[in-house]
Amino acid sequence: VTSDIFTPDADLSSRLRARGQRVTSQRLLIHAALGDLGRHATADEVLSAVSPRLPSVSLPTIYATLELLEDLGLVHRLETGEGTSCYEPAHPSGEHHHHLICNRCGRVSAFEDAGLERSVQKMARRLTFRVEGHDVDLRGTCAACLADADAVATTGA
Amino acid sequence: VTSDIFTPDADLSSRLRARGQRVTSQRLLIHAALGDLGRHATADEVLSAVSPRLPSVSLPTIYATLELLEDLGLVHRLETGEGTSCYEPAHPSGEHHHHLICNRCGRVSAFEDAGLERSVQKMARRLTFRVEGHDVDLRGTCAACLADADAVATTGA
DNA sequence: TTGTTTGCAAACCTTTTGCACGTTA
DNA sequence: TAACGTGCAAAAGGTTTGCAAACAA
Repeated sequence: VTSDIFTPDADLSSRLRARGQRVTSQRLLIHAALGDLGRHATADEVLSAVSPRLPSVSLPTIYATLELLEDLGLVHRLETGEGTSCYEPAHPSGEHHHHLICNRCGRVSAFEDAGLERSVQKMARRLTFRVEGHDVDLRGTCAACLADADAVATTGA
Repeated sequence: VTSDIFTPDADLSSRLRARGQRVTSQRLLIHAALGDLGRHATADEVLSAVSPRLPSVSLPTIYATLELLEDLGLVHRLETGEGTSCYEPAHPSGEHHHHLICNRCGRVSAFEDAGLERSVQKMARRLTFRVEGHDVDLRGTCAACLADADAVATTGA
């Protein structure tokens, strides 16, 4: 092992070169922007984040680049259920988390659970299907929306 | 308990009447078609299944009815990840299964696992989030596509 | 230089909406 | 009959494609 420090841009550049693909400012900026945003950004939000530094960047480039980054394993794509996709940085180690999706406000938050991971892996071994990834999405009502609902119920609105 | 036999159409009619909504041939046929299809049909596939019996039925009606059936708890909607939704009959008891989604051919199959259910429920209790449902989707390569890949590798194509 | 990548505009495709007609109760 | 549901056509929204200009190697 040469290094165990995670250096995203160096990683992206070298992965691109390894595949004979070009290192462009769009690709570097989009990758960096997704890291800065933290989590769960739509293509349009990524565009807004990149635009200040590179005003000419276009939505087709955002999509193409996010797809490329997904192929490279640097980005994970999540369907939120309203016809839109969200993207988030993926950890190269494969560690990951799952999602709480609020049915009312649509906001996505994350959780991790080792017990759940074990259950998934145990069950994957029994299938005639090569499991390459898994999503566990819990849908319901988030704390903020529960509070709103309580407030409405209390005031009788 | 008056009956523990599951009679889908009677159930649909009475649920509609209970909500003051009308019982139409479209609603009955769409509900029945989804049951006949078995599992995981797109709105367009439902249209094709219903058309022979009711040629004038339209896609907007399919969508409106599937949404209604989902509200009634008779249908479950699944995002397959390509911008399309699939619909399947839901069991009134709340029992359910999860999905194997093939990254190559896009086909969806189902599995159940009690251990996984227990892990999900155990973890849901620790969250400040009211969990109303959950999806567990395993993504990877199905047996048929694995066989294809092997064949290609063997013949060197 | 040469082939890849980008930006623009337009196309795509699933899903939703508006409105007049037909149907249910 | 009075309101609800349907069919049609068109719109909406996110995503993808075609192509000429710009760019990395």
